[in-house]
Amino acid sequence: MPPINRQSHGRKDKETAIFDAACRVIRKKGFHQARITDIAQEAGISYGLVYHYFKSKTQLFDVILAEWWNGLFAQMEACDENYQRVEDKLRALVEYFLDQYEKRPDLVHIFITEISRSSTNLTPPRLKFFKSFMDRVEMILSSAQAENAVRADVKPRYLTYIFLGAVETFVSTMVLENHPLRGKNQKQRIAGSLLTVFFNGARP
Amino acid sequence: MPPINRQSHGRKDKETAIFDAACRVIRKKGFHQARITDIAQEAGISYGLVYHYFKSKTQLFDVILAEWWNGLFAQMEACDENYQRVEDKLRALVEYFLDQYEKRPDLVHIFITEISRSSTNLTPPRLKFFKSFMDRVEMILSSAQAENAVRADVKPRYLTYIFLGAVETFVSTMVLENHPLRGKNQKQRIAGSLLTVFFNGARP
Amino acid sequence: MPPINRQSHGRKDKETAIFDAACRVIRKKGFHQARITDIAQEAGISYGLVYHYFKSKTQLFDVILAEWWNGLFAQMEACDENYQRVEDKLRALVEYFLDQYEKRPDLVHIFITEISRSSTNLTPPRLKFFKSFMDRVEMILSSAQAENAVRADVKPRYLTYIFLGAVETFVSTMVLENHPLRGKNQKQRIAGSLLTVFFNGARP
Amino acid sequence: MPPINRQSHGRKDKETAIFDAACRVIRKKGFHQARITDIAQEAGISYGLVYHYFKSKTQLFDVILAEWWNGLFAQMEACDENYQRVEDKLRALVEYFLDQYEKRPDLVHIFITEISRSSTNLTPPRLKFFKSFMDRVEMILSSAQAENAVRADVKPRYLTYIFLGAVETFVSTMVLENHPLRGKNQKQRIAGSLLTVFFNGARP
DNA sequence: TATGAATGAGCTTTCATTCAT
DNA sequence: AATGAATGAAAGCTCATTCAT
Repeated sequence: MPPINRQSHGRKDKETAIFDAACRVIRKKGFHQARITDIAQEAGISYGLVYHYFKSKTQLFDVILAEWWNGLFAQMEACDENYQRVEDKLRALVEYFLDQYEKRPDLVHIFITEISRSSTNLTPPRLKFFKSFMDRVEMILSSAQAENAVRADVKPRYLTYIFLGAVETFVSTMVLENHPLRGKNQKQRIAGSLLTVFFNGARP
Repeated sequence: MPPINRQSHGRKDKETAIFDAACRVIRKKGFHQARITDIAQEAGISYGLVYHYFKSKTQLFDVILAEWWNGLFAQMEACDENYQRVEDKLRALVEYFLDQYEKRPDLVHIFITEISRSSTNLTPPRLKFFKSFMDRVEMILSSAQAENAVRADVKPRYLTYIFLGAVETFVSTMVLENHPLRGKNQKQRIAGSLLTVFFNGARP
Repeated sequence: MPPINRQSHGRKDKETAIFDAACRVIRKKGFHQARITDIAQEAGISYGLVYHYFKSKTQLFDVILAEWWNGLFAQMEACDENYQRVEDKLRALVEYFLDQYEKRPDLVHIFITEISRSSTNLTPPRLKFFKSFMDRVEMILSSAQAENAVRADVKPRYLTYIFLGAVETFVSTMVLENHPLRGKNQKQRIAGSLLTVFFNGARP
Repeated sequence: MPPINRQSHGRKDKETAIFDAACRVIRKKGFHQARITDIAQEAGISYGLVYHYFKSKTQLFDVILAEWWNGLFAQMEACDENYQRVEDKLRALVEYFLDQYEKRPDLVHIFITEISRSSTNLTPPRLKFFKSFMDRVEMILSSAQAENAVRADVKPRYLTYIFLGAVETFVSTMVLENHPLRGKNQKQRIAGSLLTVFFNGARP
């Protein structure tokens, strides 16, 4: 049995270091302004090594995106299985965003700034992921309409926009202002406010 | 008396052509990826002429942003004067976004992608405009809370996020999907849906 | 009979204004760094007009140089006729440089920095003028050697270098330090020191 | 043990190649007219490599100047220590210039054309070096005046101008005419002539 | 004469990527 | 695995020169 805290210098270590460094740098500077040099420096390795683990800057970016989408879609699978009520499903989604923002703010930031709103980086394959995500949320809402759990006089697509827009703006504002999440309480308050307004409206 | 439909080749013509071309190109490629060559080609003029009218690429961008902010802040002034009820103020704001999207989709797109969500391009002076805009919306909502026109158990900042996030997502999705607005009806339906959900909630 | 102080806006006026402005600007920035725009601005005219009076930037420069060389060669003709003794001829030359520095410091500056030591600007035709000037000084000194007015154990070319080098450094240092000439006295003291050392040596 | 005549391709090789190439090109075209392309071509390397070793064109130029000033000031330190008599100090200085002209004509040329007489390139820090050099020569001459080794009826500043002017013109004329120095004899004859005239005068 | 809009070649600098070691 | 020297295609900006008015 290997020692638990051994220094492991296997392939994964460096690859992960580069991945994490890339997230930090791309978060800070944006994809196009992030230089391979910056990423290597942040990772504490030489820049030639980046090309040992990743084919190109673009591929490195795609790996980062895949990481995000995998997590998100996995979460959505879980939601569908674990929850019945639309409120719970959406609450789980909001909480996932807030959790991720707490644990991996760089990844969330990149999703928000480089994908969610950047037409620049949205190559068709990337756009596909994004639309697929929206479709899944729309499905939740249109099912909810069928069960009369959500008003039916507004297109489900519109409801999706409103809901995701609110989530995104919350997260992205925290991201842009470097607003830290202070513990579980604040997360619940934010999620609560958001869902309350979405379901019950801003009117008192 | 000069002929009515004469081709006027005054200074403004070319300057406007460059401005418009820049909007189109920046919309398509993003600010950093937009090359002066592209802009010149799009405007049908030579390379160097861009620098005859604009000091630098950055200044050209700032002029574009100023154009957007001037319009938006002017609109908000007008809102404050013309409308009393919070619903009307917010409806006017939504309609302004939709109107602008119809008339100058490039400008709206640039606002959404390069300002609203791009930390990369947000130099401090630019950030100031953005925060000032959010503050004004927050003011509307916090006044509404004081008059009991809007629920008081959610921070006005949060209400701002939810509202603007919904607006932005609507517009930006249209932008990303090149979704055309089909006439006044659709604009009203969208604005109506958005305000209904925001004020009354998604619940039936 | 035209009025004596009439405002004459003839060809010469503008041409001279451009010429003078060019001297000032080229003095300040050097030939290659001087822009046509700078010259036009300095002359108070539009830059297109420069091309009305001068074929190109290079030709304008050549006209300036011609002005200098014409004056200098005319002076040397006069020297040869008016003075017999080598001391007088050289004194006249030194005084001409100092006079010109007082009257047209820009022209002297340009001669020093752009011609006398700049291989960059020395196209073959320009170099010809410069060598011809050195040859004339050398002729003076070699004649003086023949008459035993100057030591013969040093090549006349070397004597030329020493003499002109001393003159140039005096003038160019004044030029570089913007050292003003204060009246006739100082000119005579400088000329005196220079000729004393040249003829009698630095030894007491 | 490595082979004695192996091709060493260490960092210094290319850096030196670029340095030398830059000297040649700047000598030929002047600093402002020297293009990075020229330098790279002359050095037989690619374009971008210049920027691998030097931060910018300006810094490359500054490194070249530093090389010159370091050598010159070191030589002047040595002079002060090794020689007492003013003749010997100045002779050593002249010989240093001639030596350098033989060994590194480009460097001497650059000093003469880009520094000694070019107000264009003289940024304040560069000017400081130049003035400091003149001050040191002036110090030598004013000490000599105190010891009655040099005439006191001429300002030491003027003596400095005359001496350095003569040296410069000698060197720069050789430089401008691509005059080669033919061995030790010629150097001594030149130095001898120069010092003889400077100390004893041109009169027989 | 006089203006300044218009052109485009040319320059410095950056940086993703390759490759010898 | 690891390094960083080497490459060269872009990109932003400048400016001499031309030309329509």
